[in-house]
Amino acid sequence: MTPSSASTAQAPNNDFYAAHDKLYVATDCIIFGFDDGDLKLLIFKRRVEPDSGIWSLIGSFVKIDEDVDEAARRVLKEITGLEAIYMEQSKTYGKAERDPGYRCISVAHYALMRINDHDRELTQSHGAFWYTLQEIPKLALDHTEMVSDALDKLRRRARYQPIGFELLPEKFTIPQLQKLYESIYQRELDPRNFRKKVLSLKVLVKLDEKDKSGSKRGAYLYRFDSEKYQELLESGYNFEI
Amino acid sequence: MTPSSASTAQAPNNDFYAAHDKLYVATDCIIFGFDDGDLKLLIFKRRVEPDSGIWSLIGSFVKIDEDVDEAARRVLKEITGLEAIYMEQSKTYGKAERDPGYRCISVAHYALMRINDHDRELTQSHGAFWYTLQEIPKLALDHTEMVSDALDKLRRRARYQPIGFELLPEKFTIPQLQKLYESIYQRELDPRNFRKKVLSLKVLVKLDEKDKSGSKRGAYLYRFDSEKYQELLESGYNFEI
DNA sequence: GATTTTAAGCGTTTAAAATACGCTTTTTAT
DNA sequence: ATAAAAAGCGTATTTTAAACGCTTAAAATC
Repeated sequence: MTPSSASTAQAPNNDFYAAHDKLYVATDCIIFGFDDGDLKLLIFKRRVEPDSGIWSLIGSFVKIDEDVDEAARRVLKEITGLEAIYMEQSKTYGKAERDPGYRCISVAHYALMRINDHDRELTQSHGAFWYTLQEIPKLALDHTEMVSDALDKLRRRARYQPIGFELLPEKFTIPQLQKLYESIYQRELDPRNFRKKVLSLKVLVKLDEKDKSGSKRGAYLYRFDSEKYQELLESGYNFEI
Repeated sequence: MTPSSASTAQAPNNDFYAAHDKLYVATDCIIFGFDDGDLKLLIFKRRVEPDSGIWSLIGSFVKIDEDVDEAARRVLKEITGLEAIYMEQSKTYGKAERDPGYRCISVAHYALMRINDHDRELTQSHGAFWYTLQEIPKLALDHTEMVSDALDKLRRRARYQPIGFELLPEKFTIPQLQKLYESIYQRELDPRNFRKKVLSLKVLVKLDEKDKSGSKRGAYLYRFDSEKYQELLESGYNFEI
């Protein structure tokens, strides 16, 4: 039997295809980026038959001698060209009927990246596009649920771990950081209180440069100081934005 | 090839055993209970060879036509006799070398139950014992890591969802509830502030009975009102203990 | 070149929540 | 009778969050 028309991952080629005869393990990646003041998701439109035109997350089967998280990193590298990306396991999807083609469980991971870092030609060659959260079309299989779950986890984690910085360039302004959190939580924040809160954590280092792209006046650039953050953690502080 | 000496789950019998030839999917359960003022974990000492004497979590392979969470529920029922238990997916363990016997990934779930509800004969017949967190011996494979991860998740979730009540009997006193939270967070709480906080949530119903087991004076029994809790959630309130 | 506009940046006030802790009550043990 | 111990109620203090006023810098407009 051939893979289902809705399936998006490739079956390992060291084995025959067989529906409900063998249990496959795959990984799917929910790739978040931030650009232009918006949180975005990288999704793929298949350009070849079967399934041409179907939007989905990118994924792959886990190889027989490969760690599951290694498989997720392999997928990320294949698609973005990047290796050092923040990645976190999200959830495992194991309904027997979730993929009509195979019996396949998928270990979803979400990743955070700086959109400008990645290899645009590479992603384009895979038929990949960045979509804002509001624009995301209906996705294949249970991928819509995967995105929604990953977003929940991202939101929760962003509250107690400074993962937001993984989505911004090295140098960023406070207003940019605020825009990021606003797009993660989908609600507006008071700029004065946000600034106060984020500076009170003492994990940002103010630079002597300004970024003029966002306003006439320009805003000071900062960088995240992970050493200070480590000290803060070790002293028992509970980071929270 | 036969299963590794360290493996604790049973291979599906509709297939041959083969090391690193086939990727198996299993589930392991981290079963928490609360009794005697202490949070406890249900673990198993194998009584038969191979692996006799090895402590581990209980688990099973996922059947070819079975949802992964269904497999976890099956395991829970087999071991405790209980079906309606709170269960949550914890994390998936997918290192290629995590089990020397098979290539096997495991989707861990944690469960919360009332120790007195379960079938003691059944658990004993499986060689199961309840251990407090401090007493837990070294466990097979990566099971120690599984317990530690599950405990982290339980702690986080207990902060914003009232899952603590899953561990207490229907009727409980405020001091009992406090003891529970103290044993989850492993730190002491002020009884006066705890009472104030928990009552301010308005999700407890005071009963006309007292429990005299904990003190001379006795303490009023309460029950958790899940309808009130639902209302609270729907009104946008963010439950937090 | 003065004026308007806009976001950046700094500050204060008010409200709410968390923490610390005093005191009375009820009951058993001495 | 009295001491002991947990239950239960209350208040004061500190900390944190939310609301909002005002100045500053620099480009755009008149």
